[in-house]
Amino acid sequence: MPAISPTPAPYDPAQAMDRILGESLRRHGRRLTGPRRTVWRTLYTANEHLTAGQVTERAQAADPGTNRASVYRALSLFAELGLVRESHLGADQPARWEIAHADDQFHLLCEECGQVDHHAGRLVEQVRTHLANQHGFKARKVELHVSGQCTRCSPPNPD
Amino acid sequence: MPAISPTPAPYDPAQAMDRILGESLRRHGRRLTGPRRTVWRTLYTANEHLTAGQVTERAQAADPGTNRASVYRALSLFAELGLVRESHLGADQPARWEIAHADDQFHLLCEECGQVDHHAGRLVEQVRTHLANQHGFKARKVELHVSGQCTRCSPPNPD
DNA sequence: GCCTTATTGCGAATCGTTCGCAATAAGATC
DNA sequence: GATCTTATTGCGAACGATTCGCAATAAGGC
Repeated sequence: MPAISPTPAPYDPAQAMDRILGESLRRHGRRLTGPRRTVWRTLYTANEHLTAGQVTERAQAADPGTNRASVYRALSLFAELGLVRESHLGADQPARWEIAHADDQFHLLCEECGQVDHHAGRLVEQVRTHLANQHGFKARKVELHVSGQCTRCSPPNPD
Repeated sequence: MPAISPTPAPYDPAQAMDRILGESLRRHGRRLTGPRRTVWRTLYTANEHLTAGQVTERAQAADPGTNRASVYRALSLFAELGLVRESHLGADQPARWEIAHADDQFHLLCEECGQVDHHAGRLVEQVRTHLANQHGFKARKVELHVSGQCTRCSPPNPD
């Protein structure tokens, strides 16, 4: 005797976010644990490139017990599962992490405001083709890192 | 009363190599020292990307006294003077150094044989233009890092 | 040859990241 | 829901690349 529709289940984005992680983990025989969920939520809601340190900080704000090593482990596991992407921008800068968006590897770092943008680009595809045709180089990973001034920071009119 | 042409001075590439360094240093009010010369020669004759560690090793082979810290200092000074270029390839890999060739930032890392090639490319120029025109992003430094299989390692005929 | 001060060599310090290992807890099984 | 297996955690120590502080040394202008 089950009650009639116990919960109408309105769409809950937080739950959806967790489900993505949970399913991916389960599919690979891994376990959904507290720290992993915390790291995942952190990155998911951050919606920008974060260093492992930043992820740790924020994760700890949400759940004080969160351990640095576990954050690193979670991040590299997620990367392995294709859930997140690691990228290395500047020379001295630590790695940055973001939710994998399946398209680009195309990073624009503004040297003024520090903002990191990315573009899904034909550009990357062009590079790939060019290399294959002109140089016989079979590109697996194409990383395009550009630093300079973003639109906001570069003066449109020399005033 | 100078002797008549004491040394006819045949072209000596080693000497030329040193002169490049010496002049650049002097021009910037810096001194030409033993360690600097050793590092410079190491990189100059290596003719490939070396990590700071490799430079140190080889420099020490040539001159056992060479100190790690001095190698690092020399390298970053040279980079500042535009004599060498630092580049960061893989995630976990340390920085690589090479003599600056004034053109490209275009690196092809073969995942099979580890070889690093670079191409002076219109490609980089294209990227720059594209960004400026399409995205209003004023690119200062464009780094294009590609990993995959080089011509030699990728089987042309599936055999 | 002397003097000024840039540069070295040394070891210790830093920073990001990883590791070893005992303690813990997911999730499969009854 | 109790039990069992073993993936995962948390901790601190280890790591590798790079930098730093500082007294000792040596370039290069005079």
